[in-house]
Amino acid sequence: MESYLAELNEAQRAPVLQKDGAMIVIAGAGSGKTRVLTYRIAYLMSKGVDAFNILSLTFTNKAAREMKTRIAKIVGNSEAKNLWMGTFHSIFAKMLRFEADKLGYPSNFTIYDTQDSQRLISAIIKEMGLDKDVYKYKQVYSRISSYKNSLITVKAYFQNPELQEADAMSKKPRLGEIYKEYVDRCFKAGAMDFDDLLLKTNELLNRFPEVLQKYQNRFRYILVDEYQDTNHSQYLIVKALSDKFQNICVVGDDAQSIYAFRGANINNILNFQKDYDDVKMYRLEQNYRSTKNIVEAANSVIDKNKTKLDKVVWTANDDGSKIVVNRLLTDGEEGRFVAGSIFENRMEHQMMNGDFAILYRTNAQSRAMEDALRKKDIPYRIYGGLSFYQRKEIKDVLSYLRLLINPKDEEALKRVINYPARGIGQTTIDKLSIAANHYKRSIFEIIEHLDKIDLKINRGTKNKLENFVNMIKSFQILNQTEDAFMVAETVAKKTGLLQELKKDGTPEGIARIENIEELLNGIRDFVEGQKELADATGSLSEFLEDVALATDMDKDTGDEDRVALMTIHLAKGLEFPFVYIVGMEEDLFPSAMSMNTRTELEEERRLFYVALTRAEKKAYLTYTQSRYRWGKLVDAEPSRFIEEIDDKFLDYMIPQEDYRYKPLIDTDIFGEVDKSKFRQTKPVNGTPPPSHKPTDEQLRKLRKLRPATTPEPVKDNGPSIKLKAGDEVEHMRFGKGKVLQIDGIGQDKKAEIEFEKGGIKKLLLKFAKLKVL
DNA sequence: CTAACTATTGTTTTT
DNA sequence: CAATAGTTAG
Repeated sequence: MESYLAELNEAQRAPVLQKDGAMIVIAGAGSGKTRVLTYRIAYLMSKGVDAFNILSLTFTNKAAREMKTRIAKIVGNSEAKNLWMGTFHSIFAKMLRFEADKLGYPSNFTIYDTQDSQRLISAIIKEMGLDKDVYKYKQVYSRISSYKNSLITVKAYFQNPELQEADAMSKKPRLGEIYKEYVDRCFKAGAMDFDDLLLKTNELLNRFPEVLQKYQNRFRYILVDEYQDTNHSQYLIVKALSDKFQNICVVGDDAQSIYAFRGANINNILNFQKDYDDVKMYRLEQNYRSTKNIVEAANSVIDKNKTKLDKVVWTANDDGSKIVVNRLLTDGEEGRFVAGSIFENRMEHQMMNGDFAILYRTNAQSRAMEDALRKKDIPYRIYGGLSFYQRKEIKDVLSYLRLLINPKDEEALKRVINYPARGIGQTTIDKLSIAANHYKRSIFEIIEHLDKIDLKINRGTKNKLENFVNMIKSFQILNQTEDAFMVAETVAKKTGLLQELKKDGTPEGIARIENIEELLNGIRDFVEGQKELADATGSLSEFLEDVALATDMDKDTGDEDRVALMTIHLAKGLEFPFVYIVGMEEDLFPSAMSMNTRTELEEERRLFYVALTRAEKKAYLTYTQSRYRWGKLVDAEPSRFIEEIDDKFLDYMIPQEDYRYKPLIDTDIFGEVDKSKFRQTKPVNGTPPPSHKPTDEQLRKLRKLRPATTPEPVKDNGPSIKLKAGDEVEHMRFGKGKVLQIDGIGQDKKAEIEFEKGGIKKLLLKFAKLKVL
């Protein structure tokens, strides 16, 4: 016991040793907060706290598993097994299953994923006869989601004229109706969406004092990781559960709050001290992860934010190398550079593939990276994006499984009732759907009792429907005696799913079959793994719950040595010796959608902070001059975030002649580039290049000068003038001349021109006012 | 009712 | 450019 305390520094030890009471740990990036949480739990247990009385909410299930393993090493496996540890969603899903009947839900309720929810909303919008261009299902979904996360129920919505007005103002006066219908339909289907898992937990704890008491007594000690990313709904759950004993420890870093878009409220962490009596505050400010260069560069970035807690992250580590900045022509080049650089670094420093991460703002950026890595035979793994369980063929199998567990699950039913095609078309489904709404029953029940209602469905179709229901029922019977693997395998075969793909024969079809096989293997592993656990049986419903709430981080592939590719969001909490942050461009990072308000921009900046602080040894920032976006080559300019890092931490790989603001500053009005002002390509023997960075004032002016969007939508390639070598041109000042050569593309397109009087000049076409003769 | 075709529309970020 | 929603012919 004492031995591990020695592994902590003083700042870390203090919160570990405070057994009772409310406390907040402000933990800077890389300051060892997981270690603190782990040891704190171990310490509590060593002081006689029963594992059953500890609730630990983590950001991913993987983090929970890892912590559990580490705790098990200290206190022993049998003890650690009883800890309640996991994400908000998975912990409270568990709780809700147990208490479901109180809320009128079946304990085998389905968890709708985003796609299920959005499809349902789509259907509702259509049924209500609303204009789908006004009521965009994604917008409606996110609106409903944010209501739920703020605990605004349908009832509360209709009692709040302001909200209704706000929706009416955005031309969606009937949003409330959609909300109501959506909630009703979910309830009818015995389904909860992601937000419901939190909302219904609140409802449960509010409406049933005895339930609240039970869990308050159970969870005497509560720990919350990544507290800065909790939303209001989560905040209230934590508050309610910890209210009795007030043994609450929250850990987080306001500088790493990056989930406002899904309702996270940074005020939860900023105001924590007001929520409990006698809150102790601890700060972990020493960074053990990164070099001085990285830590200080990151500090200089986050300094630009106004909203933040007072905290100075520092490190005793070496200076390390500077952050490399490189500009590439296109996203393809960017990929090639990154892949090449990884290759070189791996050789030079004897690193593993797994020591490298490529981080990007949007999932769409992964493709260019993948292509380049594949060409160089560098193994990689993409995290996030379309997860395995969201692939069509996988969702199809899962939908059958869901349906047999919960026949009321309408989204699952609609998905598979006619796939593989069995002659049940849209018209039939519509009829069934209308009947289901009318009789307030599920479609499945309607089909079961087809003969009792006259639905103008012909005999043949009726037969097909009955066959379908009977097939599902046979699966249900099978599920009573067999394990999840056996059931799933039967489903894949008997439904004709596999056959459908086999007859397709294309490479994609074969890949899909392999995916289904992988799913089945996964189920088998799950069954075997779960059988060893005390509170699990390896049932199909447990598997489905796991799948619904699994993040891409959670599944550990028998980890081969691979370069990691992921969004910055997904990278939170991780660390890598070498980190490449790609796509450092305006409108991409910061995202074009996030530049409207200061708050949004600050969140983007925190995101950049998170990205930078993932790096242990060396960070690379890359951006392109033009990049393919929805199939078109679009001009790009460097992200303002590069500018925000103090130059002394940066090492530009490219001459700065074309650096974004340079042409504006160093080019005279006639477009002549002044070469004397070029920045040095590389600092000589480590001396930082002289800073020619424009002042903030200059930048602001420049940004104003720069049109917000492409001025000429047709030609997005910069200069309107089309020139080729050999053209005769006339320049305002230099007179007549002949084009020798054209260089660069887009904004940076230059022409080398031999003037009759002025000799050879290189002009930026963007500025040079040339007339073709 | 199915399958093949055409049109549209979208890129933040995730449990 | 992709994926998917919607349309149309058989």
